[in-house]
Amino acid sequence: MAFEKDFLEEEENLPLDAPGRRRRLPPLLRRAWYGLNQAFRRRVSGEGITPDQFTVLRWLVEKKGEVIAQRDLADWMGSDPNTIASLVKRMEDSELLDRRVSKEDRRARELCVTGKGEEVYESCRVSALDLQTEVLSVLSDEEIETFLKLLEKVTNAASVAAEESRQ
Amino acid sequence: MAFEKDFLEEEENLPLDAPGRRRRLPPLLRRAWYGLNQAFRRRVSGEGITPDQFTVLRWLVEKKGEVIAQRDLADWMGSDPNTIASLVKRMEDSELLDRRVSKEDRRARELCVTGKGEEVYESCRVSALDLQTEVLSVLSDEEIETFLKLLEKVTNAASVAAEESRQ
DNA sequence: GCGGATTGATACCTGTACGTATTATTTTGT
DNA sequence: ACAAAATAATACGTACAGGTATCAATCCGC
Repeated sequence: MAFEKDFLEEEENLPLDAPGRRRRLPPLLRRAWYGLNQAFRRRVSGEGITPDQFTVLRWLVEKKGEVIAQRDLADWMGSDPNTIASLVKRMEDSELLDRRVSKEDRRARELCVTGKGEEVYESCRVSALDLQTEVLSVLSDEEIETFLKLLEKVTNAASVAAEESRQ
Repeated sequence: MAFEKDFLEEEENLPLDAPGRRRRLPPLLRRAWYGLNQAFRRRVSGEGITPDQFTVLRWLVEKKGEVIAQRDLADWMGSDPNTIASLVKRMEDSELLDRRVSKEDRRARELCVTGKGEEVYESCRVSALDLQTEVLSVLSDEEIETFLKLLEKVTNAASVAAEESRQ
C-alpha cells in the first residue's frame, strides 16, 4: 500500500506533539492509568478500599515478616512521604494495618498488615487479576512480553526524568 | 460466536500477578504516569500552571474556533465532569480561559482560551516536547512505534473496562 | 403542549499527589 | 563529644479524581 506507507512516513516526520499525530505518549499513558485505576476502584468499592490502599496491602502481604517503614512504601510506590502518611493513617483508622514506633529508629513507624487487612487483600486480589487479564487480553502473549518490556524502559526513563527535574 | 468464547476461555491463564513475576502492568503503568506527570509539573511550575491545566490549554488551542463545552473536555480527557468544573474554575480565576453561557443550550458553558492562556501554553509546549523526547529516547524509533501502538490498544481496553465496571 | 427522561453543570464529600515548613531523631565530620 | 547535616514523619496548603445529590434547561413520546 503506497498510500499507507506514505502516510506512515509522513507521520514519522511530524514532531512528537504535532496535533495531527495519532498517538502521543502523555495522553495515552494518562488514559491507560486512569482507566485501569477507575475500573479497579469500581470493582473493589464494595470491599471498602481504594486502589492505592490495595497497593499498600499487596506490599505488606508480600513482604510479611520484613520490617517495613513508611519510607519504604514511599520508595516502592514512587509516592510522596506525605501521601503515604495520610494513606496509612486512613488504613490504620479502618484497621487494615497496625503502626508502631520502631525500636531501632524511633523516628520511623513500622507497618504490619492486620488479619482484616489480609482478608480484604485476598478478596480484592481476584478482581485485580481478572482486570489485568481482561485488559491484556487485547494483546497476544508475544505482544504482552514486548509491551511490558518496553513499558518498563519508559517507566524507568520517566522516573529518572522526574528525579532530575527537582530543583 | 461459540468458537470465540471457547478461545477466550482457553486463553486462561498466565500467573499475571505472581509475586515472582518481574513485570506487572498496574505498578508499571502507575510509575510511568506519575513519573512523567511529576517531571512535567516540576518543569512548568514556574509558569504557574499544572499538567492538567496544560492539557486543557492544549485542547482549547488546538480546537480554537470550534465551540467547546465542559462536557467535551470531560470526554476528551476521560475525566469526571466534577473534576473539569473545578479545574476550569481555577483556570478562569487565573485568567487562562473565559467561560460564557452557550446561546444554543443555556445549561452549557462555552470555553475559550485567553491571550494569556495561549502565551502560557506556548512556553510550556516546549517543555512538554522536550520531556517526551527525552523519555522516549530510551527506545529506538521502531520500538517507539511498536510501543505506542500496543499502548493504544491497552489504553482502549482499560477505558472499556472502566466503562463496563459502572454499576 | 405536557410530563417524564435526559443532560450540563455544580455543591459537597472523601481520597490521593505533592509542595513547604517543622519536629524529632539519628548520623557524620572533626 | 558536640555541632551540623541528613533523615522519618507530620502539619498545613493547593490541586485533582470521582462519587452522590441537586438544579436548571432541553429533549422526546404521546
